[in-house]
Amino acid sequence: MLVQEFIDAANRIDKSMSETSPHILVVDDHRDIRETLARYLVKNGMRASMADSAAQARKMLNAASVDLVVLDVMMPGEDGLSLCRHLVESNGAPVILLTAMAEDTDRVVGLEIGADDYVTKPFNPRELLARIRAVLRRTALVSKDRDPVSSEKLAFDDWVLDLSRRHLVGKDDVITPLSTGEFQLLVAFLKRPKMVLSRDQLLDLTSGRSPNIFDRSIDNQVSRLRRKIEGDAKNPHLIKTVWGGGYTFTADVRDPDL
Amino acid sequence: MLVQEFIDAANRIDKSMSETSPHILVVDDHRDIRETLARYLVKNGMRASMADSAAQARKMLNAASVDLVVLDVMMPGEDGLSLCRHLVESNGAPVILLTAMAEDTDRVVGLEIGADDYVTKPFNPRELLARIRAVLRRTALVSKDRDPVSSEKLAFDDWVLDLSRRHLVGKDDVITPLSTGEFQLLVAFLKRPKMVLSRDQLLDLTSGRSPNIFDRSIDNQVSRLRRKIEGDAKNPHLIKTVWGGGYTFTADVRDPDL
DNA sequence: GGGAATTGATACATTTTGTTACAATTTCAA
DNA sequence: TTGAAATTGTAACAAAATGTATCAATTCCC
Repeated sequence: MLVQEFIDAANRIDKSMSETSPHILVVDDHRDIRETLARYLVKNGMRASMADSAAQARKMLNAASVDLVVLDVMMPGEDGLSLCRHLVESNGAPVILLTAMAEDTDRVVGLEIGADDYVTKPFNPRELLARIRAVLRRTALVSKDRDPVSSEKLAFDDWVLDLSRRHLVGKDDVITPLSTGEFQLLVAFLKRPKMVLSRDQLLDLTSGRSPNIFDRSIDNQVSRLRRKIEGDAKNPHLIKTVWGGGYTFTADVRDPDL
Repeated sequence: MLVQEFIDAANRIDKSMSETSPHILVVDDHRDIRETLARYLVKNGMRASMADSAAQARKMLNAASVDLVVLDVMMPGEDGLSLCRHLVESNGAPVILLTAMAEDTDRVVGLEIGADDYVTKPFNPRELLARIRAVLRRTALVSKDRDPVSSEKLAFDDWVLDLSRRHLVGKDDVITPLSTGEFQLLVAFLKRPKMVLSRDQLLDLTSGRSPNIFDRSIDNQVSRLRRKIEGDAKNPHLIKTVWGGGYTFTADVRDPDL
């Protein structure tokens, strides 16, 4: 099922990619999409596998290590969303969802709980490739199987978040402690920078509980987190509010060693 | 095969288009569609070439540089889809597909793999033109192979809109914050400059909600946005009102890095 | 268990957006 | 040209959503 094509190094666009090329699993019930996409990914320096159903995808995920899953949500049988959910909850591979075309992208994100990114159909493969690379880059920052000293930190703005010690290091190495909730919220943001995250999504990502009606706990946590990381909490520039939509983390997230 | 018509500059609607006008290849086996469309494109400031089959299209793509392909998927002989796939995979010109109407949507969506956009027949030439412009604009921005999420900025007049940080940067790097609604409205305009956008369209693009009768919310948002970006809000030169039609963003939208 | 820290709920201030009203502008028919 | 109808600009207000202080419940440490 693995696409049997290899390309010479000269074809590799992104040489910074990890030594062994990333392994992408494409899950879609349309053969056209599956195969074209897989070919395109291979041509651009990745390994690609395919599955035509969520069930088959599960088998393949158990059998081989997969770095990222591109998943069509609209599939017959087991819902793509439940597979996505499972992956997210089990800290499995990151997921990019393919969703049906919709006008207002901001709203769509709110529905797709937990996915790392999403692309609407019809999509431009170039754009999907760029997003795959972006997600791989981001998840590489937080994955554990790297140099343990450097890998457990994320940098943004003038801050470095120490993931193992669960605190922030500021400009002059001043340490700002974070509560559990603040830490989880910040991680949720740093893993999905520049995406609009709804309150429900954030609640799910931080505590996993389902929202009460008129649940304002996320607003409170955002307020508390802002007080710690924003220079001027009244005019936040890191965590921006999207009226009617949720919140967005606006800064670039980098590896502090680079 | 190049359409031998030239129109005087006064006819050119979009003078901001790149120095050399974009070269569109129309691929359709129906002569009337081909020629009508090509004429229409030329009349609107583009260069147009025609091909009546996928095979002929391939030849022309090799012979001349083509900026965008408008492709009928339903053609005898070599499938239009395989040509589309080839173009996409080889990082060739962007593609807009012409698809038959009443196809069941799943199939249609399935077919769209890789195309940058699609238009269903029978189509409105104006709409197709607008989509051509939109795709050209998008690919011009995306082609620089940067993280599409993090690097998106749009410049116009004396402003730079930072799409990820959701604010405006003015002349001396002064930051002007935007409310969510103002931001979404401005994005809607900047992605479709020099097009007349109706209030309904703008409402849909900004909030996705459907209009009430006598809905004036867009007028108000326009008024608020003008106050922030227009030097003299009484005599707007960026967002012009089209009486009975809606609004138009009149300035050139550029990539600030160029 | 006891004290401190954390967190969700609540209440109220503030901000943003939609609605309404009315003045100003544009169009069009006489 | 003129006046009425239609449309637009926007101030003023109302409604909805958000920010956050406060407090009680809960959790977390010893």
